[in-house]
Amino acid sequence: MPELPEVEVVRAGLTPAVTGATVQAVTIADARALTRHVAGAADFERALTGRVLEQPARRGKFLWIPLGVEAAESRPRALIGHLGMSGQLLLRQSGAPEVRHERVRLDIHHSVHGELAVVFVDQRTFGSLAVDTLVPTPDGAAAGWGTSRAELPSQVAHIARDPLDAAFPDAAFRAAVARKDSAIKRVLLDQTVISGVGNIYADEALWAARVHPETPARALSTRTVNRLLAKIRAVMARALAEGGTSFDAQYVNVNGQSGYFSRSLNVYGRGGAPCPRCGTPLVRVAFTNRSSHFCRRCQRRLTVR
DNA sequence: ACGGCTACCTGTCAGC
DNA sequence: TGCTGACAGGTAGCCG
Repeated sequence: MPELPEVEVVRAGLTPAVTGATVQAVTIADARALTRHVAGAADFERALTGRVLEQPARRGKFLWIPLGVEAAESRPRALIGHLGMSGQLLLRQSGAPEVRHERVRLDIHHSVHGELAVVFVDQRTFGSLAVDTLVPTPDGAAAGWGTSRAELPSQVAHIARDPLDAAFPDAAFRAAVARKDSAIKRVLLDQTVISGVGNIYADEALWAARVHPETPARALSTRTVNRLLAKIRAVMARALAEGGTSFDAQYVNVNGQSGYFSRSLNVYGRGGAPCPRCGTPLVRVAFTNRSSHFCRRCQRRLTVR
């Protein structure tokens, strides 16, 4: 469940169940789910077993759960997760049967909720978990949603703040856009410029802001960039309120339930259908091994002045 | 710096 | 029915 709203649904769902819980056991069904943990599966299991989990945090599409401090460790650590294209984190009762594509399971004990299982499921195995050290945020502000601490996993250090983050630097984003010759859609998908935006929300926000996805970023006026940023926030906030986007059982919350935002999509996946604003048939064009959906009439391509 | 391509995987669907 | 190719929400890296 890739993009920011879907990941946030997971973070929020995990929070009450894992905050303050202790990891009782780690079961690795498929070590490919640990590619981000360079020290290997056995080390991953050792690093987590017996540890206390703190409140889950998120920046963009990355999730992390800080581990309670242990005296012997010089640096605080966290369990980090990225869901890739098809990852799910499910909360189950302890002892729940193994599910299809289950990769990793954490059996946890929570003082209020008792014995639970956090199950990482991932069909395509592009997602992964790891234990990583926390490093200070360069700007000194809280690292993301769900945390007041100004530290984030080292593997997330290169990821920009996301547009729902209170500390997202609007001015720096405008400046970065003004510097780039790349197509604006490519810039929106660049997680080092703005994080959390993926193919769906990029297409939706560009349509809402009436910006052609192939417009060179620096051709956009400041006013247009501001409008685009506002639309990104609006579309993500609405998706979040509807529990995220899902087209099938693949993209679900921690209870395995799907969100409803796919019913609200204006352009994504709707090539050939009429533009909801002007009725012109929407187009779908190939773009970096994926697709862009937009309206040729409402979204005019600009050139650099 | 940029665009294009590849790799990493499994599954579904349309067309023949 | 079975094969083939296109396509799917992500990230990272290489090359020209």
